[in-house]
Amino acid sequence: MEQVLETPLAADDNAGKNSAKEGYRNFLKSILLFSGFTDACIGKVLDKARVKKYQKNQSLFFIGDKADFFYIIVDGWVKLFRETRDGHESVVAMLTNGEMFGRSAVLKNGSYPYSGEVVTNAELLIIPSDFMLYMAEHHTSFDHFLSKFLESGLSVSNQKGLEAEHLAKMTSAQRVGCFMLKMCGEKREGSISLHFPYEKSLVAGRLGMTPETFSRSLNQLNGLGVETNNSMVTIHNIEQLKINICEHCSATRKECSLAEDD
Amino acid sequence: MEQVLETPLAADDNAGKNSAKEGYRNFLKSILLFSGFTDACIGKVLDKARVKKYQKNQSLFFIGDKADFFYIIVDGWVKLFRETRDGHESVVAMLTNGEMFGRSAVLKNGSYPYSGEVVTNAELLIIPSDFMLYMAEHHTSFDHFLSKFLESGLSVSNQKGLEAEHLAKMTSAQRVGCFMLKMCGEKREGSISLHFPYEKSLVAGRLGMTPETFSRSLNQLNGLGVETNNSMVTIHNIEQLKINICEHCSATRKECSLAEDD
DNA sequence: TTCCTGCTTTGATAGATGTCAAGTGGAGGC
DNA sequence: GCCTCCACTTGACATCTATCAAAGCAGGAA
Repeated sequence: MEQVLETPLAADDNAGKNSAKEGYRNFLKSILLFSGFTDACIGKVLDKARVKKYQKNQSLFFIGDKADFFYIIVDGWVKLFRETRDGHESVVAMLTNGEMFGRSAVLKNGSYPYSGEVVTNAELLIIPSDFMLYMAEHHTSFDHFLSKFLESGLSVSNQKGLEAEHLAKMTSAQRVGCFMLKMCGEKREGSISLHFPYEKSLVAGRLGMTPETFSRSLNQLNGLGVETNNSMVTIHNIEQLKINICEHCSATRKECSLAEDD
Repeated sequence: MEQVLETPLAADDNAGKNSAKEGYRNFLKSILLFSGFTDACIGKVLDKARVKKYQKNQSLFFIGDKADFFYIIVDGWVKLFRETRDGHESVVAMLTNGEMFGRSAVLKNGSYPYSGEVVTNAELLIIPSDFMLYMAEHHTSFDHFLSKFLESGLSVSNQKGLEAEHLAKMTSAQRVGCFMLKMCGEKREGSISLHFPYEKSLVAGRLGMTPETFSRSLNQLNGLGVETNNSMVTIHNIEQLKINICEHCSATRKECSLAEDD
């Protein structure tokens, strides 16, 4: 069950591994948290980190477990979730390439405040808690690691606040629309076709609604020029959708690329 | 409008101020974030900090403002909130004695992700952003300031996640019940009488519902042995209420003193 | 191809919540 | 003591959403 492919990145003179290591070096540099690290520092990280491959639906850890690792997603999707005592699941986050989780690993006796599970085949870079502590302790020589770590954490916290607002003030259809607009990425006008990145029932859970309500929300969005076929979505007029959705939200430009104002 | 009483804490040889300063020294030491500071470090903080008195309903800052200060509440209640484009207010947090906000002040070019307003007469200790940066830069000599700051931030982030869960999975009456149980503090069984700490409409807003729904929720809670008279609440059987509320929540003992499990 | 399984959609229904409107009651001002 | 204002409560109603049940549909296995 917990059987995974594990690739140690520590320097041994195996050519294949070294070229892989080079790839992960570039990957790490593409992550804001490590972007300013010297080559030496990146090297130290890679010496301590491991890359693991996981299979769809594999469990990573359970809520309350000692936070032994900090995770960075190289490829795939990860679900962070909690379960209420009466048996309902609440999805804390759905994360993908370049995103991070398990921040409590930077604390001395941290434990995960959610359970983690891979929802597609995935490749994760994991950094042991004690090395996170080491970087924290020497945060100046690690390009102010803690400060940047803190900054990313504040941003996440802020996003969670926005999510709570959405749950409180927006209808299901509006939340689905907002989700779709985020899927659009850079494209901010005209029409676009794209696919849900994972199962609809997961999207529903992530947005705090049942699959049935999600399905009905899709129908409602037809009225705003959103067409759906299986996992494919076509938005005929992004701007029009944006006008109808974003007016119910408080996000500023900084917080949500959809917001027009400053 | 912005007229406030401001008390500089910097050392000048005024006896009255020195004794006040002594009081704030003890206050700071009671805050986990500063609890391990040496007297010299506390002194440095107090040299840079100011204490301001605010009147009910006075505004502190607006969302998007440059985060010039980090705030610690000495006395009173503060509301953090955002406004959606269609004119609804969402209450991000209600904070009181010993609690902190404006964490973005520790970032180099941080801005507040919410507006802040005092909802009772209040006394706040404010620390300038540049001194927060100074402590961050010298975090080892300041008893690992950044690490502890980060830890408190992670905890807040986690709480926000729980709030989102409550909005998604609990009814209004359940959220009100949860709020009341938190008001009970240490007392965890038997009966108790207490007062809402601020206006009911604010409680409603904080819990993501309208005042009308809040009012009706109070009626529903009658069925669970909760009596309400104006601002006074009597819970006849705390344990019974807990059983009925907490089963819908995923909080662990660490996250919520109400939770019984580990 | 055909079957099978699991996700998704649709329908019916009950309960929850926001909105608008009207009424109630308490605290403070005169 | 009376009045006014404001918060709160209550009522009526429309809408939204979860739940349960059943049907539809797509992709994989045989």
